[in-house]
Amino acid sequence: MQVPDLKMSEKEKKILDAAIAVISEKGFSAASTSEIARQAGVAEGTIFRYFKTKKDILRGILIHLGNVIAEPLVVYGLKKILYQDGREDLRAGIKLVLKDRMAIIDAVFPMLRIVITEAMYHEDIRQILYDKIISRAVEVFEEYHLEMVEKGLMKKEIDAVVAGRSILANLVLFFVYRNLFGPMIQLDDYDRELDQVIDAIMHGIAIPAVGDKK
Amino acid sequence: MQVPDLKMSEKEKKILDAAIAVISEKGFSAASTSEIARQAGVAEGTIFRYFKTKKDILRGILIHLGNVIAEPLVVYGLKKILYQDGREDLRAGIKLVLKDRMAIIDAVFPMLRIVITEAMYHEDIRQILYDKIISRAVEVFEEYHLEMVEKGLMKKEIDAVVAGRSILANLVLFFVYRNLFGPMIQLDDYDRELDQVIDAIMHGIAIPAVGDKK
Amino acid sequence: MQVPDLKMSEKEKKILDAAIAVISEKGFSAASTSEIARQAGVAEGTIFRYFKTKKDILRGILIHLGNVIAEPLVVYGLKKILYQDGREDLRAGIKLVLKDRMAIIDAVFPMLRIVITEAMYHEDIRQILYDKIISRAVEVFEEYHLEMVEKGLMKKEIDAVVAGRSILANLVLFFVYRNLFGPMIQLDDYDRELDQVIDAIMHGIAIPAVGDKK
Amino acid sequence: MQVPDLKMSEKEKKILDAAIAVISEKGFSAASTSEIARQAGVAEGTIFRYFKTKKDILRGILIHLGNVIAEPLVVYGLKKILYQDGREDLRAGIKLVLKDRMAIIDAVFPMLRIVITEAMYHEDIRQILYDKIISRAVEVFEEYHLEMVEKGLMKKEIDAVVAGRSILANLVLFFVYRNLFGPMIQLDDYDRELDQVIDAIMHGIAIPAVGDKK
DNA sequence: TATGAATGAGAATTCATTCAT
DNA sequence: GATGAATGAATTCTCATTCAT
Repeated sequence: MQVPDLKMSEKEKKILDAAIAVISEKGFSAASTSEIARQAGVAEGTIFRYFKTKKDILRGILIHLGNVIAEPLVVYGLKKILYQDGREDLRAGIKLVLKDRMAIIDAVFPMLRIVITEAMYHEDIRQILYDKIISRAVEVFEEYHLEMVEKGLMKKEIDAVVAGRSILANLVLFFVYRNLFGPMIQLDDYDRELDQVIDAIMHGIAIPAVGDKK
Repeated sequence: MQVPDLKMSEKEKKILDAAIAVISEKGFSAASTSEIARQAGVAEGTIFRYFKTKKDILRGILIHLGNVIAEPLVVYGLKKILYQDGREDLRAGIKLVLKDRMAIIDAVFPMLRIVITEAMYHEDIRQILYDKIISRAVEVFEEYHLEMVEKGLMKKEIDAVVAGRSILANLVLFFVYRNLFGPMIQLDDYDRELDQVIDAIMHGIAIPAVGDKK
Repeated sequence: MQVPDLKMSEKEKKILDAAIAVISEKGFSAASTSEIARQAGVAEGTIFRYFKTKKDILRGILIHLGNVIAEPLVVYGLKKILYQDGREDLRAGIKLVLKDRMAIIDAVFPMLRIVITEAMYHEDIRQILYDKIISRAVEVFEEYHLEMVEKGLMKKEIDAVVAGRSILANLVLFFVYRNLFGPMIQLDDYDRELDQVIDAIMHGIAIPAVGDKK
Repeated sequence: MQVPDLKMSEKEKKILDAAIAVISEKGFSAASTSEIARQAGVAEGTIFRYFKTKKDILRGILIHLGNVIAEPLVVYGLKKILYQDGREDLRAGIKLVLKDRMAIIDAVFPMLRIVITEAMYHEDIRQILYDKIISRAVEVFEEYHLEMVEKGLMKKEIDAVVAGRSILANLVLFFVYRNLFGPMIQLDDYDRELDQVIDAIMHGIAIPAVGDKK
């Protein structure tokens, strides 16, 4: 996926695309500006017209992820479940979003890989990640959670953050496991496994004791 | 936690410990052999007596994690829930392990951070990670899952891998969220939140429709 | 002080002024054409319409100093002491010139700093400096010296060059010391110190032995 | 002249010598570490084992000038006039020191050129220059001046700083003029000119009015 | 004529690795 | 075995200069 943007020049887009590809491939420190330049088809010096330092490229990716990707993906995606489709069924909502957004998720995966890795090491990256993406997503999900609770579809005993994290956690590990360890394991049928994952999210893995409504 | 070992010289241990500390702090590429040497209190050249290249240090950490750490932590730890403590209560089991192993988890966290990061980028690291740790853990959990299913405590409709991943995913994100984004958020009470997380794992976040026993 | 000129376009003047400011601040090598352009309020490319290379800017400054500044400052300034004011008193002459020309000296100081610095390293700059300024000043001072000697006010045993250099040397170090090391030292009263400097120039620092009229 | 030193390795000396040569030739900014390395016969990386940054090379030169050169040259040289030789004759003292130290002065000239140039642009260099050299020289000269005044050989009306500066200024310009502009001018006989310079320093360039003892 | 994006050569600096001691 | 000085390739970044618009 190329990076779409509004106020971004052709060159800047090419550089950002190349940077995402190379950094996602090798990690930030191991990626060299010379390789990014080569991949982008520009001179190395050109990179530094658009990004003052190498670290600014990383920030650029983050900002981009936040502005251009996260907004439609997270906010609009979640809102779609909530308002537009008027669904009351979480399962259908998740599947709908996943199907709908699969291409985007695949495209975003390299960016996410970069951001997650670097967030582990740098407080400032974490801050941007939080401000631009996490806090926004939490916000949207809290609203969603509230409505679902009101409709009697989600447990009010579990906070929105915990609930949202459970969805995210299960889906992320589902994808990571399949994408990174796919070659090593015998993969189950995609839809069948996804159904199980959603089951786990919605109803848990334990069999409730009789009379145990929690 | 220091690295204990059998067939490892005093020097090699010191180097490995230092490497774990430094690489966990900065990431593999950004960590320099000179800093590892300084931290280990040996000469830079000495490192290359024990590890032919810098990458071999990484392999050393992995091997070490696999051989020395993973076995007691994963296998023995999981088995402890399963057999030794003879628990039938997943909630109690999880809490027990978390309490019991907290110190170990803290100690292992730097290593895990390294391995997880590098596994994202290198197939070979992933392979080692899978062979040494994941496949072993899956194995043990499958056995556990089977018993739990037989005892009517876990759903047989959800595969062991999916169930185990759900536990892992929720707990990992719980810790990551608190540890990495702690400064940015208003943290809930630890025990209260953990209880919610376990609830989510065990019984899901959705309210089952009437008559919906899934 | 702005650079006045005849056959110089508005733009060229602005560039030259900016170049003098920037180069005087950082030195020639450390000054970048981009900063000069920014300071001049023109595009970087524009500079190279007026000056083929960066070094040509330096030459431009020199030429300018020679043509436009040196003539009125040096020649006219010195002649003023000599002929116009008709002074026979060196002390009064020096003080008069200093007072009179202080603003000009301040304005010229940046240019001088550039030229002096570069003259230390480049023979060709030195040649221009000599041809345009030094030789002219020596010429004028020789004439002055001759008159003073004839009037019995200056020693004929000391050549004009040595005498002129003594004036220049003492005054330059007086200014340099105060301007560059001012913050580090406890400065004497300006006028009192200047009087001492002129005393030193005129009558030396030693007490003449009895009967020693030299 | 090679840089002599006590606690300096062979390599460090070679690098410092090369740095002095190259920087004195081209100026600090225009001198590249690669050329210094080539001239020193070491790898470029080696330079940075001894000097953390390029600027530290400059500081190294300064420190060196201060410790190794200035001490014997300035302090010991001045003291020689003062105490050892027991001279009461400033002229003889100056000539003695100049003769004696000529080789050193020639050797020190490149270093001085560097230091003077950079001191014009950098406050921190100025500070080191002041602390290490100027303040020491002023100190020694003040003592000398005091004794000369007591002996009736120097004027008490002219402060030590002004007097010292006059000596320095005249001698420096004498050397600079000859060394830098030598090719362009018809040089006077060295000894004859030096005598005139000393005359100017000691007794000034003006003919004292009758009864004017100042 | 003026612009400023693009260039690429070259700058300072780092660092894994080697090797003589 | 252990050291750490030395290396030089590679890295990030700067900047004078060019050229299409």
